[in-house]
Amino acid sequence: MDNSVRIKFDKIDRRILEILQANAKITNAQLSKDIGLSPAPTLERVKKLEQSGIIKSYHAKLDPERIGLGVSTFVLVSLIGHNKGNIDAFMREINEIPEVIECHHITGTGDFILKIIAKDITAYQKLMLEKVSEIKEVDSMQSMVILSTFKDSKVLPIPA
Amino acid sequence: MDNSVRIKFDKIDRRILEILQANAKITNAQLSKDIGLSPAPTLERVKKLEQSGIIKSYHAKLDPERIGLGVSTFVLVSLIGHNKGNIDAFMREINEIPEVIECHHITGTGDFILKIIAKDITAYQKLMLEKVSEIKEVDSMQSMVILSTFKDSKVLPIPA
DNA sequence: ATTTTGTACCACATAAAATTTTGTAAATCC
DNA sequence: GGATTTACAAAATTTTATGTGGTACAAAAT
Repeated sequence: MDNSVRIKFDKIDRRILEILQANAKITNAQLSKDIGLSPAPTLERVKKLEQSGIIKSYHAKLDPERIGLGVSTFVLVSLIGHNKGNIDAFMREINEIPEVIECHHITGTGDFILKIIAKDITAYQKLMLEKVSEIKEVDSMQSMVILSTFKDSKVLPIPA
Repeated sequence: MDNSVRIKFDKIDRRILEILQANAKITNAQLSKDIGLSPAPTLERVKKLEQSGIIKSYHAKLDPERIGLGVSTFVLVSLIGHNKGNIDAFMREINEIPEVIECHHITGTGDFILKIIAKDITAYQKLMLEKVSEIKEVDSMQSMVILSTFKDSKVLPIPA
């Protein structure tokens, strides 16, 4: 059974979503041309997609290097216990650390995978020692430093 | 020595970057109020940040579930060879697969880590069997399925 | 010390864009 | 088949972005 809120969207909506994922700053006039509608109904569709929660938010993508963020990593984290209380406590702590930009609960090797970004290796080490590994629910950690990023697409493939 | 293009940005620019990362759709009028300048110089600063490449692009963030993408994974990939030719070939193949939304070259366990998104487990399996593992440079793969995502911040912490 | 130059800003004017309104045709539902 | 809803276009209105002077200030040059 499908319990989620299903909002129907047609081919035109799919086009809109593809375009806005790739370029959120397109004007409504240009968007309407691209999808072959007039501005008013185009805007209506966009608003509907926003209100329904299909479009969650809009973000500027920065160049990490240019703002002085030279080190990005993935970290596999195992927790000591796997009960809800522990996991919740861990999440609360993680939420307080702005350098941790992603946190996912996963199957497989570890319990969680984090994406962390820092100024340099020194700052990264300091962050890990003083913040992340200080979280008492954390058992072990394994860092994977990103040497280079080949693909970082902000466009999700929308199933037909 | 620091070879990268350093564009200096002050406290106000940092504020702008923080705000635009969190909410790209803010009007210039509101942004100017938030940072305490008039609209004209605010817009100038934003344009400068865009032209300098600090701001790379703007994207709509969608709700994966709502567009029918129920399965997200991280995949550790080891390549057969580690020479440049092999890596380039791998990259080219990866770029052709829209479901692979991230690809990073990493130290540690594997050679690469991918972030993949698919409709469901069936579609994911099909994708892995028919596309990813068909890439001849791929040796081994290890999938980590995301059970839930606790944090997915689009706001990078800008060092002082 | 004084000029010059450049930068950062504000206030206002104009252009462009978003948004609302109104009316109409097509699709959907009793 | 008639009523209701939905999707759309066209035009009017409001909001926003952008361009233009002009001023103050700081740094560099004379």
